[in-house]
Amino acid sequence: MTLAAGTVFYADCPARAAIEIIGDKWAAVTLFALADGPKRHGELVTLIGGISRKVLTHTLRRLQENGLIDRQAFAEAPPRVEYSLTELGRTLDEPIRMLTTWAREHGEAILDYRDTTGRP
Amino acid sequence: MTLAAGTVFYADCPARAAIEIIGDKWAAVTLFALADGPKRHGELVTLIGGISRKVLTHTLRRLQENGLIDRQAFAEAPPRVEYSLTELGRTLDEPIRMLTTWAREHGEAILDYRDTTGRP
DNA sequence: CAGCATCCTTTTTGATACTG
DNA sequence: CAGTATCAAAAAGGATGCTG
Repeated sequence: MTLAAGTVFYADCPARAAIEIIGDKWAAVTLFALADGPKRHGELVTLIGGISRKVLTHTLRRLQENGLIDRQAFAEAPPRVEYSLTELGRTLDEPIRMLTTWAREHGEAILDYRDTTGRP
Repeated sequence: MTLAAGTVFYADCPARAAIEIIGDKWAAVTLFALADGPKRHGELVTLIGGISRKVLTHTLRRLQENGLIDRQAFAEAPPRVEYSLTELGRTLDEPIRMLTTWAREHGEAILDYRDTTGRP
């Protein structure tokens, strides 16, 4: 791809790379749920609420593929699988906390804005 | 929806609310492109790179509906439309910068991890 | 219990051509 | 130039039943 001189190419914006990782509907919530310690699969389904088992499995796998969480399966019957944050996954705590703070501080302003403009 | 006592319900995690706003494939990049001043539609297409006009229009509209950007159309021929961050939109600068920093610091570790595990 | 296989619906993204 | 309309493709989300 070629761009004229003086142009800037943002498509590889690092923020976007981050969002591709935590931008899944449930990725950030899952990381958040794991922040205070390892959890089992079914536990996460309950804690998170509203997520199907299949989608949780998919979300966990993507996080695992990116090295953000560990998966430990115990050879028991019935099966037991525990997920936990890796060191790398822990580095996302701060950015996610920042998003949380932002949403807490400005979420209402956005809802208000939608109200005044008649948005759903 | 009912949850047993002692359970936690994360589905309304604020971080997720934030991600629903900037989690579009192009939303963060667009905000980033507007951070240093108003831009025209075609300008954004060039600056961002890789986005189609239609998708940019859609992205801009969503940001506008949430009160994050302003749209100013000038009654000229040919048409001129300028987009700029609102005050509210500017409050996202910091969270987005944090994601950018995170990606710069840890993006490589993720790629390395994928390599060692044979992921694409 | 955890995961997979199916099947289905919705959402997103995109290419292209047309309009004021 | 900016935006819309249309069509198409892909990805994401989800419901359900089966299996070790």
